[in-house]
Amino acid sequence: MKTYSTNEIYSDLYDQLINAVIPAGSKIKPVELQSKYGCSTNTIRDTLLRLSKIGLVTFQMQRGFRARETSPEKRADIAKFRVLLEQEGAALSIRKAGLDWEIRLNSAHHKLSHIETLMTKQNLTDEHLLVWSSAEFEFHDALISGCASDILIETYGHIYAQFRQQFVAQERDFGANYFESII
Amino acid sequence: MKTYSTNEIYSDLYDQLINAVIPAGSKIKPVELQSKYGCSTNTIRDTLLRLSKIGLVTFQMQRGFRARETSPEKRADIAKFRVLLEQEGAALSIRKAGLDWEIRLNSAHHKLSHIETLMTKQNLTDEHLLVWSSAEFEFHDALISGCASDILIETYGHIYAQFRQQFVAQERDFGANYFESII
DNA sequence: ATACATAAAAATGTCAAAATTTTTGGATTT
DNA sequence: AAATCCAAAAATTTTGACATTTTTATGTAT
Repeated sequence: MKTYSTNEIYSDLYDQLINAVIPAGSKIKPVELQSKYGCSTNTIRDTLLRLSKIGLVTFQMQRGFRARETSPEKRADIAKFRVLLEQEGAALSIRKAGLDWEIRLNSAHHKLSHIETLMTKQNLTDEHLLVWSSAEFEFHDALISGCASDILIETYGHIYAQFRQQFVAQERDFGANYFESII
Repeated sequence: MKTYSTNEIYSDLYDQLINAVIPAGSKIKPVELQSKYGCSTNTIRDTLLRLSKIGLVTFQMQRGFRARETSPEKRADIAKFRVLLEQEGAALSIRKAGLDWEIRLNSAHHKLSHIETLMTKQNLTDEHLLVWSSAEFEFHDALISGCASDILIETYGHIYAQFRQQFVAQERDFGANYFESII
């Protein structure tokens, strides 16, 4: 049986939250994870507190942990907020970054743009969403990478994780309504 | 000797971080706080992990906790980021909120504006900064309160706390340079 | 002196058990 | 039937001891 280091527990839970293996809104009980990871409940608690920093997990004193809730309103909210941060990151990058950044961005944008064009013209498949998801990350990562604002990059990382969590939880709905919903 | 509940430990540490009683950048050792709060080091650890969610405390595996670092660059960064969130919160509030919000905002703005006018015309004192700080919070709280974006309000809370932490750490410098620095 | 290795000390992380709090489910009352 | 109360069960939090890792201090060789 596989043994987990604490960092592996963190990564594993991170992935499960991002991919809705642990569904949004569901309760997370340290006791139930203990046996899987072969550690004490305290180590799980510790890890969940660290995940709550990102916002993937919510925590209430004496009430334990939950995967962050989702709803159409919350998804629209986080999508808009994400766009806000991207716009600012992009604006700052344009002002502050150099040629390297421009080239990297241009290439990433071209790739993403191409995929999105396909997606609006064809019915969506899981394959599309996977390719798109990866390209989108590359693009947005490139976009804000030159902004020279640590706090923006840090916050964007949290928001992106939450966005993914809520997006994957409602993949179909998202695929169909995303492009209209964020305008 | 006073005994502390866990929530009191949290609040007390929060206040100490906000007011630079624990200076920005300094190491925070659970063992040293244990005796003051009369609890185990693990409870302190737990509390510090929760404070790291807000960003008042940074945490690195095997390296423990620190009060978040500050520097002129970081202060400029966080100040700008805070303004970004405020602007968005205000724009959303204008679009979404009603008369109640407008009245509340107007009153808070009038108060703050008056104090700021005084501050640009007189030498700064601690008294000024205290009054201003409180009025500023009321104003910005009112400003974004109608934005109907939970994630923006949540994030703003974290950023405001960090801003205060870094501001108080460099109160004099801040008082003298703030109005130019954020433009 | 500087750099490096090593040992001692300090700090951090993990655990399992005990204490506390919340939740659950059934019985009783309105 | 709905609400209230109570006791049992489950979940969460706290603790203190122990294990691991990092930091500091010391001594040795270049």
